[in-house]
Amino acid sequence: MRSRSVPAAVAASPGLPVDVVPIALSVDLVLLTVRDDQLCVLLVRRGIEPFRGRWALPGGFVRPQEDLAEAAVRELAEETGVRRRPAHLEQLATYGAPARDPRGRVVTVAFLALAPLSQAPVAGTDAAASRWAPVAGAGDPPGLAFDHQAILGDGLERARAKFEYSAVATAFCEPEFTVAELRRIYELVWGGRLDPRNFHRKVTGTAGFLVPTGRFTTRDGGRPAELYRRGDAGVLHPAMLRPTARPNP
Amino acid sequence: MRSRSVPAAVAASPGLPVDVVPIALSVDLVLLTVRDDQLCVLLVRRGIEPFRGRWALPGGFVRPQEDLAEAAVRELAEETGVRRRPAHLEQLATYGAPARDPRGRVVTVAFLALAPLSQAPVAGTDAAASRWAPVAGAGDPPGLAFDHQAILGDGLERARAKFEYSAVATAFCEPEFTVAELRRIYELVWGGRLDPRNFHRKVTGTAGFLVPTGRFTTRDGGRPAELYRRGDAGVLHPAMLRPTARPNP
DNA sequence: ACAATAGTGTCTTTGAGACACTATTGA
DNA sequence: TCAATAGTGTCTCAAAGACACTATTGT
Repeated sequence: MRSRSVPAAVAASPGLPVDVVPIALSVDLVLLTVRDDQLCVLLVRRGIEPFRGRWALPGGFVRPQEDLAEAAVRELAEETGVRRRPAHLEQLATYGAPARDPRGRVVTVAFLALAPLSQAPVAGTDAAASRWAPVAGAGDPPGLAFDHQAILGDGLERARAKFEYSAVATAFCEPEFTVAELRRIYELVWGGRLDPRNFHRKVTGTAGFLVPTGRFTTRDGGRPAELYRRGDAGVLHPAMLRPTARPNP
Repeated sequence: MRSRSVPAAVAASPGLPVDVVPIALSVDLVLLTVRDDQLCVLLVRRGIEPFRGRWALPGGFVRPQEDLAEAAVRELAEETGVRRRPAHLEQLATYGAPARDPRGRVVTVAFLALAPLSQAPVAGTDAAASRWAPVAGAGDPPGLAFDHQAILGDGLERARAKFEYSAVATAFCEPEFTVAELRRIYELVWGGRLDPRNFHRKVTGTAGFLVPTGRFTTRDGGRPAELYRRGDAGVLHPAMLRPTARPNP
């Protein structure tokens, strides 16, 4: 490594090599929920330049003594009033194209979060500053700020893929839910319809996915449906393969 | 956000809020290859504190105008003489625990890379500074520097998972290879044995995985085996499920 | 009675795994 | 001839998808 003309004061820490150039690090969240029978993403309106007035993913800068996931949860609370930790939170990817922020070098660690609407009311700051946007059409026509459109796309693809082999879909559900409600969530995330009968058999036959409560509800109309809770399965056996991922015709 | 007692000179860029504290950002690589019938990871010996003399993953700090993957490839060339871009390179995850580096706040973006041994000779710097270590036992007993042991574990798990539904296994192979050579790679990464006959049927029957050349080799002994090239399939249909991931007995 | 939804049974097809069998080389 | 590996065929079982059928509610 050759030496670089950077003031020594810029070094992040005395122990590090002097030619290390610190970089601003942020976190951004793709927080998804189901609302009005639509898959929605939480967006905030930018109040400052750049991209002032445009919609963006919630996020902000990491503090010196804070872990990355911790920063994500804090920013969520600060910007949108969502105080509770989302039912599911995982690191998505890190975006570091040199010109992704016109202000300078900002690298962002994106997180994917899933929560039922009841846990993410969006009531903290003023209502105009944050909203749930249906993912179909989120950010059109001007598009989201920075590279957030791409981050949202990656988050959606991650969610679709994870639905196949994990039980994260239940993160969208209230504590007790019916099979039909879970199926609707799969349909919204994957797009298209799933056969209610085969879905029921698969989901109740997969070990650790659902725990029956013995109680029933008629809130969906028709014959009473049993209520279930999330099981403890991390991965699903067998997996729930999405019909769109079929090989040939 | 409350204001913090940080000199303004520390801010990464004039356009950013003054209370943004820049962080040192590095990249680290989990570069895997197959050597002497073993799955190996590339390690470098640290020449400076902290962890001086300990083995670590190759990596280094990101430069101001450089993309993350670009930094990973550059560090690989600088530290180990591996000049060619690995056959497969993907972002793994970002590690940012506040105390992961005793020198100060250093967040690292880890990459997973796969390459055939012929493309990664490890000849750049002196031989004592970098080596191929079998992943079984890499870093024992003192363990790898920093949190690199955990990063290596995550990288291996990612590789194992990706072998199921993608064709990345061919990234370990020379341009032309036999089904038996590919099978051996699956066995090394997953551990355990795979039935040669069923493996052959699966792998040749999966669209886009392998392209037959029409030429044959006897380098593995026995009846001549056909040589194949990588196909263009991104994802595999059907997937190659690992036997260890079985549900019950 | 009827519409609506829950849940079960049954058939077909696909693919995984076990393993017998044939094919083609070198020693 | 024999050992070794390549490659095919066949059987069984598990699971997906299609869809008929029964069950239980509200209106």
